[in-house]
Amino acid sequence: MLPTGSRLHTAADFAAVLRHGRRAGAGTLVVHLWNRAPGGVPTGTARAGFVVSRKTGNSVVRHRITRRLRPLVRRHLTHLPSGVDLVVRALPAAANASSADLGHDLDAALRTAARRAGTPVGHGTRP
RNA sequence: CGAGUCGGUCGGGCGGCCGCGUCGGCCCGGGACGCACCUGGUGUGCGGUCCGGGUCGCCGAGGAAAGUCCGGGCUCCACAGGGCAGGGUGGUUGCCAACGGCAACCCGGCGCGAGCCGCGGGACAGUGCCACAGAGAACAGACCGCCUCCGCCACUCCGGCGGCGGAGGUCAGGGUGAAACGGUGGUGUAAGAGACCACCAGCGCCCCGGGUGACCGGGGCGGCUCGGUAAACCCCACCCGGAGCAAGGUCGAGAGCGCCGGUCGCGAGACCGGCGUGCGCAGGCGUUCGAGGGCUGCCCGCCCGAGCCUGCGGGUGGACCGCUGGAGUGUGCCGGUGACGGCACACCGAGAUGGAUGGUCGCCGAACGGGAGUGCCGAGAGGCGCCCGGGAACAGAACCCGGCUUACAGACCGACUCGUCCG
RNA sequence: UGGGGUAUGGUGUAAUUGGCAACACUACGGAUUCUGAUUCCGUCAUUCUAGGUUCGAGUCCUAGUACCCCAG
Repeated sequence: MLPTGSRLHTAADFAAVLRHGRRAGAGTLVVHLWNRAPGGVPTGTARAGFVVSRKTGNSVVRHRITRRLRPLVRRHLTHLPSGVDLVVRALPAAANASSADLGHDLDAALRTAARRAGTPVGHGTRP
C-alpha cells in the first residue's frame, strides 16, 4: 500500500481525475493525469490510484495486477510534481502481462500524458 | 504385484535486494490538558494522553478465505392472544448452541466384495393425470384365437368333415404398452377361468418372541389379488417475528431557528463571538369521529399513540468504537460402536478501508513431454536408474462462528476388499 | 449486504394440465432464368451444464455456470 498522503481516497477524487485529466493508453493500461492546482499552489505530494475492472478477471487476477503496478507507480511518484493526481486503469489485457510489460506500458503512457498536459515529468530509473 | 473402496494430513521449499499493515519498545517534533517552579514571559521542567516522523522487534490469507444454500452468536426495531393463509423439513434413535448438518442403525436399490446411493411420512380422507400404441388403462376389455349352438352351401368311404353368416361362452395363448383382473403345477370344463386344490409371491387382521425405536423372526386366520403418480393439488406431524456491522453507538461539524454579549448605525437592522435546539417550504391525512405503528398478507381482539405520508430545496457526508480471545487451536487421558462429551496441560494464530499480507532476481524442485538405449530386475510388456526440456491446481479475509455445496495440479499416511503368483 | 429475473437453430421470439420442440429473418445447397432479383423446395437444436423424480422433462426438484436488473 502506498503512503496515506500519496493515495486517492474517495470516489470524488477518482471521478475528478477521470473527468478532467489527460488520458493516454498503452497496450495493457490507460493512464489519467490531472493537476489539482494549475495555479502552481502546492497542495501536497503527488497522489495515485488504481482501477481494475471486474471484467479483467477474478479477485486473484485483479489483486495481482494492482500489486505489480504499485511498485512501478511508486518509482514515478517521487518524480511527479506536487499537486498531480494519477489514476492507472488496467485493461483486460493486463491479466496475463508480466511486470516488465506493465512497466514498459506505464512509462510510455505517462510520457504521452505528461506531454499532452504540459507537465514536466522526470523519468523513473528503469532497469 | 495389479485393480479398487473408505478415512485423514499437506497443498511447493531456501536465500539476496526493495517494499506494506497491525501491535509493542526507544528517539525526535508538535497540539491541547494537569501539576510544579520562577526572573511573571503566553517562559521552563515533569506527567499521562493525542497526532506526525525515524528506528528496532514480533506476527501477517484458505481448505475451500469462493458460492451465499441453511443454522446460530451479536446489534437495533419490536412483541397479550386467537384463527386463516404463507414458507420450510420429512425412516428411527442419538449428537449438537442450533440446523435442511453429522453418526449409528432400519428399509429399498447397485456392486463378487470392501462399500456406495436414496426429498425414504400418507395413494382404503378426497380431487386430478396416466399421451401414443393397443380389443381393453382404473370398481376395465372380445381384435386374432379357442369352444358351443343355429342357419345355408360343398364333399362323403355315411362315422363325419370343411367354408360362410348369425347368437353366445372364454382370457389359457398371440399381439400392444412403462404398466394388462398374481406365478407354477393339477382338478375341472364344450373351451376356459382362484371356479376349486397344493406350493410360492403379495395384501389385510390377530397372536408370540426380539429391539428404546424404525423394524425383524415365527405362527394362525381371512377374502382370493385389490396399479402408478404426492420433486400434481392435497392430508398428517414438527418448526418458523423483522432487518442486518452501510447493524448499532460515541464525539465533532452543520444549514435554519431561539437566547445572550460585543461592534457599527438616529433607527429598522447588519456583522462577529458564545450557548441551546437540530433544517426550511408546499400539499394531503390526523390528534372527541384516532393518522400511523405493532410476529411481514387477511380477519377478530389488544396495545402504543401525536404525529405520519408525498414532493421540492438545503446542511453534514469526518474521526473513533463495534473489530477480533472464540460453541477457539494443539497434545494427552477417560466414557461412547460412532457423531461427540468430560478432565488436565500448553498456546494466541490477520484486522485492511480505493482496501495491507507483496514486487523482483537466483538456486532446488513433483506432475508431465522427449531421448539414449541395456547399468540393475524381468520370459516379455515394462519398472528402477541416466540425459534434455518443463516448471506448480483451485483460488484472496472485509463482524464472527457451525455446517452444506461447488472448484482443485498433485504428494503422503492409515484401514480394508477382490484377483494372480510364491512360501 | 439484501432481493429479483433470463438462458431454446447463426439472430429475434413461441411451445395450456409433463406427451411429435413451432415461427420469422439470415446462411448454405438445389430448382426456375440466357444471367441476376423475386418465387419455390430442402438443410442447420446436447432446449446453459450435471444429477434426480416420472413410463416419459424445454416444462417438476436439487446443485452449478454465465449475463442482466433493483434497493441501501
